[in-house]
Amino acid sequence: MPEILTPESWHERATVRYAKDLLGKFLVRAGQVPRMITEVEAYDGERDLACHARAGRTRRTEILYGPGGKWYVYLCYGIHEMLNLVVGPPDWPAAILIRGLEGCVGPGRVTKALGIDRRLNGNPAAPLGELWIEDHGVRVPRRLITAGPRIGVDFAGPIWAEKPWRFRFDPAALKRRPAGLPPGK
DNA sequence: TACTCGATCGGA
DNA sequence: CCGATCGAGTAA
Repeated sequence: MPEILTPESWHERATVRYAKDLLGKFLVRAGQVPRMITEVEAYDGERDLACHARAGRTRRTEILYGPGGKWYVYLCYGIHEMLNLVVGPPDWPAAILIRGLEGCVGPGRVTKALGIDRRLNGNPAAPLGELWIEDHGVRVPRRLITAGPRIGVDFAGPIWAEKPWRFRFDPAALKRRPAGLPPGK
């Protein structure tokens, strides 16, 4: 059976790639040390019932319909600030939730650790701003990346709740010598 | 305007 | 397992 490529599946591939590409990058809060991103989740399109864009364009989701490269920060459960990076082209709502940094796991903990709240919503992820992303040359081997269902989205129904769009890796594994390679001196 | 419920976390 | 805590989305 041939695989049918639709506009939706094309966007989906791009969004998933953006999510994986964030692993190993560094999140930099102005005035703080860079922190390596170790866990993310992808949210893609209005059809993704776990994505906030499931309700279409609203005041809150408008940012998701803009061009990628901006922060989407919202309050969850009335307590926790969630940090997302908007990705992709205009008019296709998609974002990557930053769920974990090296030594800091949990989306609510990430924002608390960096002192991030909704005041950053809509800001560009630009250097010398409040918050941006740096590539420090860390390469995360595909075999170290674990994919699994997203957390806390059972309300979206089985089709979308079971999508393996949560990606993470163990930063300690980067420092270990990959198995199968000859030992160094 | 009333009501429901969440992309979570820490404590019992 | 449960409560905290508040704003977005929906219905009225």
